[in-house]
Amino acid sequence: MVTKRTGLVAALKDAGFRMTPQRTAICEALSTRFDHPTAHSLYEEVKADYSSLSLTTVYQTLDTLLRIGAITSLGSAGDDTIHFEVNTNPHINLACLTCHRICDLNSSAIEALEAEVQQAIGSKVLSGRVVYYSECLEQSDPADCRFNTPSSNKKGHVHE
Amino acid sequence: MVTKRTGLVAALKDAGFRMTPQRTAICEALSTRFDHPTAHSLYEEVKADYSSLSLTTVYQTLDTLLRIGAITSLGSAGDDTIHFEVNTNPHINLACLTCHRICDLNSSAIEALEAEVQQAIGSKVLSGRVVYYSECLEQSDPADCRFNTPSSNKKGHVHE
DNA sequence: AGACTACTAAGGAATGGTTCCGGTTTTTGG
DNA sequence: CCAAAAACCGGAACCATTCCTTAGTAGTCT
Repeated sequence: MVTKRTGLVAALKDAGFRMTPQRTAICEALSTRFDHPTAHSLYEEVKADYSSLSLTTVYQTLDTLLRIGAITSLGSAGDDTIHFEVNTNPHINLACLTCHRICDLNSSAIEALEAEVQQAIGSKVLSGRVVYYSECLEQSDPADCRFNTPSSNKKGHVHE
Repeated sequence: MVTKRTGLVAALKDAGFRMTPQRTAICEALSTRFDHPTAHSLYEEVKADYSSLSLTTVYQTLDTLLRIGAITSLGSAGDDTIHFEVNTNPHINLACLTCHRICDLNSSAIEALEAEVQQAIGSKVLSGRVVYYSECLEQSDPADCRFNTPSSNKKGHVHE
């Protein structure tokens, strides 16, 4: 379902960036996760093995990866924090506004959509974001997130 | 090109919310703008005619409109502020990461895309966000924003 | 291998969009 | 017109993200 991932480390190297243990660890954490992590969740994960890690370093590495197009940003899932996408194959994202998780959804229409964008603006699309918001089952296991049973709204947030 | 807009004021009333001069003014500002305004830009615009207006009221009104589905949120356009969408007809948004403007793009593929989402999660899609990022001409008039001439990257921001 | 240089990490402070709080005013239904 | 509920307002608070400065390190060239 989810397509294979070419190495983020290799992408950084190819783009001429230096490799550091921190970057390597962040890239590896990214490439082994399929839950659209936030900067903070990556920080927590990598910090476990690399206690001196700075949150700033995580942000800076994510920024670098964004700029070379190795990852994309999905924005928030109702939690006002940025979720990142490592799967750069065109697909739809489904975000739950209650549990703040994001699932990938394969799409056959998305290719046509991107073709329209390419034609409209030329060949320089930097990144795209296709996210639909709903309410899922709020299962404890993200794998169970299937968006079948909506629940009621929480209190006021403009969200993002 | 851009489809007509049903009244936001009417939508609020129908949903059982009280009408105030502030809300009316904010709704009217929203419905006469096609540039995907931010909370702050709406605040500035409405404040001109309503000097006691509070930014909090703008946020609260936007939140209310979001919750009844009368508008949607597009997230940032590289400026770390939330842009709102008043055109609720399915379409693609093109955001320029340099000038931070967002243009609508009609799409024939988007219907199929939304159908896929509906089928995947049932009928309870709360909102969607289809945004592609690029660099436009940086024309002073938003109407000239046609995304034809990409320019080089600015310095580091993770953006949103 | 050694040294140089530009790039990178760290961490603490700053930023700024958005939200919260409480007190006051306004709208709406009866 | 009154009372209750809803909405407004200003300022303070929040917190994800960014900035700044110093120290450390990867890559390069000899």
